[in-house]
Amino acid sequence: MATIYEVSRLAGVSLATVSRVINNTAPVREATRVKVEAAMNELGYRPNSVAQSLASNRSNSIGILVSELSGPFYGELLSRIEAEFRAVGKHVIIAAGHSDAEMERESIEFLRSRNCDALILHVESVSDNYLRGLADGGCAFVLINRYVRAIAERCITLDNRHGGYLATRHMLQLGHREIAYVSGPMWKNDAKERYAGHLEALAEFGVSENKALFFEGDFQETGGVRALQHFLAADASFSALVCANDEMASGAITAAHDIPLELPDQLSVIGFDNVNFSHYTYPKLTTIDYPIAEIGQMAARWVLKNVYSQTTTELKAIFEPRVIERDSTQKI
Amino acid sequence: MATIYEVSRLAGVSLATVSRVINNTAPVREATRVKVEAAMNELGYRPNSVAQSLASNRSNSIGILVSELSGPFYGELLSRIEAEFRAVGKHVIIAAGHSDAEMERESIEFLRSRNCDALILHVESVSDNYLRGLADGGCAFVLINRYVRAIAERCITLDNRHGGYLATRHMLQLGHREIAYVSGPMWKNDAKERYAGHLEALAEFGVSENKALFFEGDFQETGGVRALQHFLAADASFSALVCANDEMASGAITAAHDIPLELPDQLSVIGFDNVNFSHYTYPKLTTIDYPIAEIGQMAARWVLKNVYSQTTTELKAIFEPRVIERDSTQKI
DNA sequence: TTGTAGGCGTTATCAT
DNA sequence: ATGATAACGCCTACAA
Repeated sequence: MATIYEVSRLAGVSLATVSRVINNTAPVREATRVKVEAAMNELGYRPNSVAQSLASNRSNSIGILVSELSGPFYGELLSRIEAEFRAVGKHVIIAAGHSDAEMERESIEFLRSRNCDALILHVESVSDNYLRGLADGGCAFVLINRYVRAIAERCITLDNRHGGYLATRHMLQLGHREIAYVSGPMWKNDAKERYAGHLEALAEFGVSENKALFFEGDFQETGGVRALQHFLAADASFSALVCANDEMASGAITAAHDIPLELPDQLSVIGFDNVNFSHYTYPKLTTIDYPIAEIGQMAARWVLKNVYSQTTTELKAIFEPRVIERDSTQKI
Repeated sequence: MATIYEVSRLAGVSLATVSRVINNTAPVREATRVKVEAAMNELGYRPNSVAQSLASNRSNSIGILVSELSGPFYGELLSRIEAEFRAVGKHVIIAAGHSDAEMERESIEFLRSRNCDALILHVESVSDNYLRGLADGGCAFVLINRYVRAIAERCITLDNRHGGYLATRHMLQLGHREIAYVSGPMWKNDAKERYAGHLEALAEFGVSENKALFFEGDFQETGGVRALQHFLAADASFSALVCANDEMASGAITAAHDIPLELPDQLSVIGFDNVNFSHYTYPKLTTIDYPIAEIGQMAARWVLKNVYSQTTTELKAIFEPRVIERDSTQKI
């Protein structure tokens, strides 16, 4: 690889001048600029970004930490973030935290040691305190899908509680009163909030909570299967099933087919997230839209604005979920 | 951030010694090692990886280029690759090529300028020649899901042709003779090969090719929908539908439900890839397994061996597909 | 076993 | 507008 020095020699200028035309960080006479550019082309010169980073203390790379790299949810998130940064010549370095506090912490250290200019974090196990400490330590990061009051200005979230409310209200408005609920792991914040929204809707319609109609799943497909089996085995009476995410809803639908149970005639099912396989189910899944791509875009813009001082469209911190009505729910 | 220099001063040794304990690249007396480590801890020292890269000409980062970041297929691939490298302290820089030659080329340049030690490429638009040139230019890379004879030793592939053969043979063995085929874009190599396998199976069973039962889709869900509608509108007679990937199979199944068509009684459907939503469909999709995670792992090991000189398990260049029989196919 | 000193390829601060 | 020249933080012969 040619270096800036060789370019400068070929162009007959100093290497400082070459640097100037690369970054146009200072005026350069048109004639010299042309000479330099010609030299760069001739040598096929590409600036060494590592050296640039060392000298400028900027790496032009952004670290992304998500729980998993697979799965429809994170795929869309990453996709949007990458596109957004790529458009401005920046790179993403990606790591997975696997919902484990130790791995999350270690991943963050990992990304920091790579001199990332900023981090976009989707973490669920690390403590609020840790995050506050990170912020105090001068680490530039933005938090996705989690709200921590002390660093509210760095949080981009979905109103999970309202989403949970909408899902259950949707069932209630269809006339259902016996509504079973399949939650995610209750130690996860979004699971807790979605459930709170569920209770809120029930209260609003004067339906009292029935512990027998609650099941704590794992946000996985199998959790949905087990949930349905559990309710059936317990001989619970319910006409609607609210699932805290689409994976579990899919599992429940699969299990229902195996009973068999006619959907949505004998049971209405609603999911949460609107991941892209949600319309592969049969019947097509009614769900709550989680605008994950937009949230990813917003996180990227937060970084562009706060770290790279670029002017962008206005930032938005809270996104609103909404019902996507398809075929898996029906009036009773 | 503390530098190696500060550590050396605090420990009362030269900075070369500190470097040695960091990389243990030369013997260091136990006593000094302890002193240095104590100093590092006290200062919370973390080596600056950018400076390390510049000095050592190693970035400890691997560039990954895939067509898309979203979608079940690439998610699993990335997930496995990241895990494999992460375990040995290396990180991945990820870019998307969007099946476009220009973007693929640019992405490769992008990753190279980041001084990646190696690239793992899943490209479909860039020419064989370009890749050969890249290899000649001394770029360390391994190619996934594509075979280029001139650089065969860098290719890790699935036997797509055999997979196509297995899918259609499965239908033939179930007694089907009128088999419609939904292909991917024929300019893509895997689509072409899967189709070749299809023809091979037909020939083996003495079934002649029927152009009316061929439809070129786009590897997307909508392609499957359009395919089924196309065949039906053309009044084609067929009892089985072979789709070149699971997305299109899902689309076809959805469309079949809308007709409605009883599955698998009135129509058997098989997909290809065995992506993780393939059992969300109803009936659960019979498909061809594409061991994408294993392929990702193998690519990572290729890099570990050929670039980082690590000893790993033996490398494997060609993976074999196999039929995953679920509920969407049935004897006629 | 340890220290010295010269690079790695840029950026950035001075002069000129 | 352009050119020297010091950083940037670390690695690595080469010496000691």
